[in-house]
Amino acid sequence: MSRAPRKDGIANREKILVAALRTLQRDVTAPMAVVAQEAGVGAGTLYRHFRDRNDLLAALQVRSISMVLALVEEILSRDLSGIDAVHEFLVRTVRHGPDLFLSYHGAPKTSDPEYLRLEKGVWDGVHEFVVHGIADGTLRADLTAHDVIIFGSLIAVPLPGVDDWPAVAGRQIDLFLAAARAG
Amino acid sequence: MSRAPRKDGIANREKILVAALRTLQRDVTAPMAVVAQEAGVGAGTLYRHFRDRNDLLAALQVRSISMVLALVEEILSRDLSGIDAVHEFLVRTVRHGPDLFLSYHGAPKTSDPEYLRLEKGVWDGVHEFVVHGIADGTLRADLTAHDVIIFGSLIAVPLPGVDDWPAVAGRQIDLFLAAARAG
DNA sequence: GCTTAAACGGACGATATTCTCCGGTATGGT
DNA sequence: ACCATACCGGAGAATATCGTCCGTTTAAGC
Repeated sequence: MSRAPRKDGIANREKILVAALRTLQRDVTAPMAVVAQEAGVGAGTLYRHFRDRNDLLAALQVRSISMVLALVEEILSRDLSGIDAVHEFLVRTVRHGPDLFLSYHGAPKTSDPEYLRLEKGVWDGVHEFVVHGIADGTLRADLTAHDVIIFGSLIAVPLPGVDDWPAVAGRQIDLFLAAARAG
Repeated sequence: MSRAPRKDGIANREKILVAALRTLQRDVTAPMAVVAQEAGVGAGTLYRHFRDRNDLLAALQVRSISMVLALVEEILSRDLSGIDAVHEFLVRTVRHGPDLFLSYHGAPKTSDPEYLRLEKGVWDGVHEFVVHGIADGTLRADLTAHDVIIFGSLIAVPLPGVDDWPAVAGRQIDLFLAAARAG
């Protein structure tokens, strides 16, 4: 039998992910040694948890997309009108911005199959919002899930140098919804 | 008296900028040696034209923003309605995408004063579009230059992994304009 | 408690990147 | 044509980063 995982191992993995997020969001080229230091662990520990730099970047992306998927499913479980669902999706994506690390931060998009699977889940969920919204008459008939996902991806990551991104993104969301609304 | 600049010097500087654009757009972390090779010059030549890596990145950003400013001024010189001017600005910004290298590519935003001066010029020009458009009744009264510039910045750089960005961005522009239109 | 496997830290070898230096070459001025 | 000088290429010293190894520490199972 294999033993139960050690709690210091689990805690360190978590500390590394948190530190890597903060550090690499600010600068994708930050050396691994800096990530390790920020996490308060040795370099060896970092490399034991993540085979190499790419593995760490992939883990951050998987973690991010799974957060987005969770959010999509939570919205689906409520029974909102189409336009409210899209609004919630966009607002909450922006709100999660600080916890997300996606390819737009300059890292190459991972080809991890787990990532692709989760990404497809997000796609399907948003598709459901949109179809429902067209049926219930709250969204214009030619709106697509593609439109919403592209826009969401654009505002998910703060534009460098812009203060108060939530407010700025909120304004862009309002404009987008004005265009997406039926009629 | 100083001599006229040598033409091989001027040509090499240009070759370096073109190669750096292509190479660093694809991967901001590409080593200087790769840029030099792509440009077909030696490393020494590269460093003679650009003090160091940051200087090269700054030069690319200055070049980019000045292209955008040129475009803004060209639009101002014509006498378009407000909404047409905004449309032109957005479409042409996307069309220039492949020639642009801005901080959203992962490089830190330069603090070069020349860059900031040009950026302000872009701001002022777009402000003029918008004020004019509100006055002529083609743009909604609460639209701001800020709204347009933020949106333009978002779509200027292709989202990684998206095919046919011009088409996708074009669709986002249509949605934006639907929201920006008066009435 | 005691044993044992799992996890840790940080020094270290291998590799990659940056930037400099200098012998040689092409160009502008006369 | 010839000189003076601005420019070139690429080897290589200095530095930075990656990823591994191993003696030590910590936690799980009994």
